[in-house]
Amino acid sequence: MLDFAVLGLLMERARHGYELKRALGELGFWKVSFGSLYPALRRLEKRGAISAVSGTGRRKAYQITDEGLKIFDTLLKADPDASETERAFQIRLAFLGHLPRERRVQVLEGRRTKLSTNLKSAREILIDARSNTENQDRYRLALMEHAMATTESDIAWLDGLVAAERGVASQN
Amino acid sequence: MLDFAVLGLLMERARHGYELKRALGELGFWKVSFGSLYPALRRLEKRGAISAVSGTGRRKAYQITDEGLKIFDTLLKADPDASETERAFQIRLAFLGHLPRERRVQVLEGRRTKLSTNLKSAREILIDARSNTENQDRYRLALMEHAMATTESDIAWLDGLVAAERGVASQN
DNA sequence: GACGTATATATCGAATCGATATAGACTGGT
DNA sequence: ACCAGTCTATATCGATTCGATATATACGTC
Repeated sequence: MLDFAVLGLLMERARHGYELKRALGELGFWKVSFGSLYPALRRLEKRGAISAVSGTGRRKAYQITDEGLKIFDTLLKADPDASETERAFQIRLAFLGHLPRERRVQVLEGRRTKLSTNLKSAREILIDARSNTENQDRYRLALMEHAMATTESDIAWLDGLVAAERGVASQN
Repeated sequence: MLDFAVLGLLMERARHGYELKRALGELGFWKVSFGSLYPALRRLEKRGAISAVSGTGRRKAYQITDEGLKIFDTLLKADPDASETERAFQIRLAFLGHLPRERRVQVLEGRRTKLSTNLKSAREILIDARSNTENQDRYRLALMEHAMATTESDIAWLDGLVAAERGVASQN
């Protein structure tokens, strides 16, 4: 998924490693390490998805190639499987604008469904935990409750995004 | 940190691997993989922190040893360094009840401070992104905004936990 | 022009993931 | 009684990612 993210960022313009790391961090959910990023760049270069265009000083800027564009497109269009991670979803979301509206809504609703399912089982687990004398630890319960509240808020946020897509019929 | 979590769960009672995986997942934040868990169990066994007590059928239940108790205690009391992960904090929180109230409040407030700092820089980045013609992508901005909102809600939650600690003077 | 700080690339070992293999235990249907 | 299917459970593999550290360049400032 890091490869997907890197390609997505390079779609806009050429960037060097450090800049990619910063950009990913600024999206707010992934402080990727150098130990992940630089190997990823070499991986992508070896696959012919990106190519180095030397920058000032020590910098090595990379630009996406035609092959890279093809790979990005494939990853973008692949429909997210059920086991997709929180992080994978967020990366997908960061580049969702590249998909047509109809597909965007599909992705958002797929995620919504998954979170709803998670929430339902979390509720059951919580009820169980509360009625279980052994699991009465205050902080454990607080963690579970907070995780649920966060999921609920995520769902509401997704609903907002879907509503925005449906409301703005003139776009795309 | 997985070692810490495993030891913490084994503090209550002996458990086998599958059960530990389930219990960690039910806390709501970590669906640990078998590829992490089983090696971790062997790691801990080799260190003498846990010992196998055979269960029914294929099960291998583990119990915490005296050495394990010592290790858990050390990890529990170590003050969380600034670079501590979201996940590491949550594990710490799950076992926070083992610390005296004064220390619990310290841990919560330390986390609060860190989140506040994150939030401040996120705000700056967002302002920057909005005034940057290049970064106008709707979904990117939505991601950043949602991440901020989630952090704000996390802070409020921490405040609630601290208030609960301070309010209940009779406990511990 | 020396000094400290921010920028930038690189690499190592260890932890973790995701997928897969294997097999025992329980359940329901015939 | 037996077989099929599903759930439980342990184990292992290769690839990814992390966290720490090393090193070098650019830049401001005194």
